[in-house]
Amino acid sequence: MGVIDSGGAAKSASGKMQGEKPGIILDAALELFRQYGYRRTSMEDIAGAANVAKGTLYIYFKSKDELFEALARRLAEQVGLNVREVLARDLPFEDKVLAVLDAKIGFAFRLVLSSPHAAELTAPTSQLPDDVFGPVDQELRASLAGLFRDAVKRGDVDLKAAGLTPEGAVDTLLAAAHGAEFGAKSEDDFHDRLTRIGRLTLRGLRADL
Amino acid sequence: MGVIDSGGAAKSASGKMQGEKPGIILDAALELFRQYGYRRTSMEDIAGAANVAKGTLYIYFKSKDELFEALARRLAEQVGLNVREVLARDLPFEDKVLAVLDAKIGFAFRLVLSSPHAAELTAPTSQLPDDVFGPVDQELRASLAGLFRDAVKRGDVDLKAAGLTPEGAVDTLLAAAHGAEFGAKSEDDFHDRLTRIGRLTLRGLRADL
Amino acid sequence: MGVIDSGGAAKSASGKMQGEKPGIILDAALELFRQYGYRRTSMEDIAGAANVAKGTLYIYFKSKDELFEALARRLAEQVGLNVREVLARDLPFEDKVLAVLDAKIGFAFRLVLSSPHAAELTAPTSQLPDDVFGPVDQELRASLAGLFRDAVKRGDVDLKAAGLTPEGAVDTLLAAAHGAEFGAKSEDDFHDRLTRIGRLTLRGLRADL
Amino acid sequence: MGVIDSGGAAKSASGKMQGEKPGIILDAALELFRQYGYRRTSMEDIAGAANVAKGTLYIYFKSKDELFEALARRLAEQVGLNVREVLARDLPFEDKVLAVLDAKIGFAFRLVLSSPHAAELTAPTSQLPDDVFGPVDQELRASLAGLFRDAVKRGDVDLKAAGLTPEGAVDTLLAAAHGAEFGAKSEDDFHDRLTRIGRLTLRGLRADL
DNA sequence: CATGAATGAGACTTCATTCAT
DNA sequence: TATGAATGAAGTCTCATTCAT
Repeated sequence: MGVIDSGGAAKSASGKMQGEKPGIILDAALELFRQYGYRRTSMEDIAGAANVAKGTLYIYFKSKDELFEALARRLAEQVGLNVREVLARDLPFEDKVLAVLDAKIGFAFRLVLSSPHAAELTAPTSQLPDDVFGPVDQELRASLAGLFRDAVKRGDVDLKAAGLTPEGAVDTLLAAAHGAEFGAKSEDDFHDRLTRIGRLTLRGLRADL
Repeated sequence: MGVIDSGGAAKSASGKMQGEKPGIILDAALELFRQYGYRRTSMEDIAGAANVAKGTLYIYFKSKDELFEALARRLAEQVGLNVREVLARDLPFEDKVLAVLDAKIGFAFRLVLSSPHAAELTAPTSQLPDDVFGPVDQELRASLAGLFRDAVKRGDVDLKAAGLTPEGAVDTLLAAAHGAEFGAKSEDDFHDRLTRIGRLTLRGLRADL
Repeated sequence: MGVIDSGGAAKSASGKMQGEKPGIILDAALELFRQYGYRRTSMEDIAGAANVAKGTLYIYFKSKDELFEALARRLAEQVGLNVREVLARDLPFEDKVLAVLDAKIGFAFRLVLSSPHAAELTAPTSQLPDDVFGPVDQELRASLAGLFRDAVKRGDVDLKAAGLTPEGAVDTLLAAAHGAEFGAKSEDDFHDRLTRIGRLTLRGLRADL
Repeated sequence: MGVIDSGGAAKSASGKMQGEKPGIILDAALELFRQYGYRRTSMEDIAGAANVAKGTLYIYFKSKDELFEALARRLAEQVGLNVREVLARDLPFEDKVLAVLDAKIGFAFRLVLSSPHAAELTAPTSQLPDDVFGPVDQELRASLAGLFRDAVKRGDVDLKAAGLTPEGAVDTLLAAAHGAEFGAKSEDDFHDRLTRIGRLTLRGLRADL
């Protein structure tokens, strides 16, 4: 039912598994947050959807905000895995860059941003601590910068003409790519935008023009 | 105090002015929403900041959500004025496009998006009615498309090479430009990003490469 | 529009008449109280229906409760007039008694009790001062007792057999008659009940049985 | 403290008893409603009187109106029990009829109608759903009609002379009896009226006159 | 670990009443 | 007199969190 499952822990004969409760709770929470938004989803709702008592939520998560943070953390982990998997693939430069963008931004879009309550879910209370998405982001940026460096060496890309360092190019590309989320009506719509933005940006960096 | 004043109605000697209350209230609300977010700002807080009684808020706005909508509507109006003003200026193509982007996205950034609670402020309850920002957006897109058509005629821009229509180019450009908001730490940071994204995108559309 | 008009003060050429405002306000209030009940009718509503400003209500009535009391007082006056008019008619005993009951209880029913909010209108805040309906009631009771005395003299009625004084008979008759209000679905229904109750009660007092 | 206790569940040593809370709350509410009326009694007041927190009220009753309805429903149940108990007794016709009237109307009077705020308590917001008192009322009417039929068979009562069916007689009797509530100053006063009205009405139906 | 009844601060909203114009 | 903007006490209801079992 959810966009993504909780990780597929094997179940014992009794159907229960020590330690799977938090995952079940987070699955239920994500589902409800996507449907009703953060504010309109009560702890009671989450408990109900996860088939546990309200008090149980507080055994695993100190507060509603912390539950949300755990959700974000899990998402960040999944994004990290995705990105690493794509980077390991053998793909042409442009395809790989686009695939990486999709692995990060597209994944997040499908899980969270496609919800009508995306805005609220980006961070219900002020900002999420940087250590949630920061590490994944740094890793991603470093990898993309490496791809750009290789492309420059190969002569496919000319950053000098655009007056950018590899890191600057990555930063600009990522920022632009994030713009794909705005006003995307569906996943396909989002994907089209992301591709167009990525292509157009990369085109501005091409050496062969 | 606010990022922008409420319209600058001249005050009479008594310090009162017919019809200025809603503006004062919205100013106070914007200030607080930016500081504490929508949820954490109570109607009581707004009333206090606007130096009126709680009940007074309900004379001008039916509910908290409607107050927020009025705020958004006022912002949209201001954006519309800004954009029109920029379009009327005599500027080179690229400068004008960048100026238009700044007039829209930059203005919104300064007023709302630079807040740590930007996400929540985009739309506290699900989505704002399309009629708030829709008209301004349409107008903006049509104007930009016109600029692109002129540039194509002059031979400055080659959309065919990028496989885009003027509207498609505008859509992609705007989407990419919106990405500047992500992770911008300051207004200058934001402006840099916006410029870099705009330049790089336009570079991908140049005919002279 | 109302069940009863405010007294039919002649209007001057300008359509206004000094001193008619209170009547207009009470008319509007009665109409609204009947429709929405006392609590659900705000002073604002009354002012609007009477085409005056809210503040104007407080010129004529100190408070909402006092406005209600004035309404009750006016109704009591009208009931008094009605009853006196019926008493002055030349009618057979039973017909006259029934007519008197209708003049009092029926009149009130049409004005107030037929409303779905009758319960609330009987006295929105605790009890109305006795001096509102008390005098009318005393007058009515005295008159009815007189009618009974005459009937006893004529030999039409035998109170001794029922063990009642004229006043006791009147009291019982009036109490029973008030029961007609309970669960009456329409004015006709109410009138039928009132008649049946009156007839049956009087039948129990007849000398000729 | 209350006019009637909540059902008298035995308390365990700890003073707690599963499921007794709603009863305690209703007891407290009835007490306050009788003293101050529905409007003037706040949920906070009820909570205080029941020694629970405000939120607890909402665990058992969705809203203030629903709490009131539950109160009415409980009263209706008690009336039903009372009436059935009286009907089961072996009593002469007139005594039984009077006892039934007292079991219904008298009981309600003692619980609610004797309050100075009785009017408001009959139904704070428009009308209570018919299914609250309707069933009890139907049962009562059917039983009384049966009593009348038996009395007619025995020759004690002559409905034909009064032009009434058993149901019509019951309807008229009940309506008249309800009139006893009006202006009753005390329970004794009320009881006297009820008896006089009942006697007089039944007298009008006697066959032996 | 698990439960869910209980809590109570806090939010939004209404509206009778006042008062400067 | 008349107005209606402004007030603020009071009310209903929600819900994150706690804790005895």
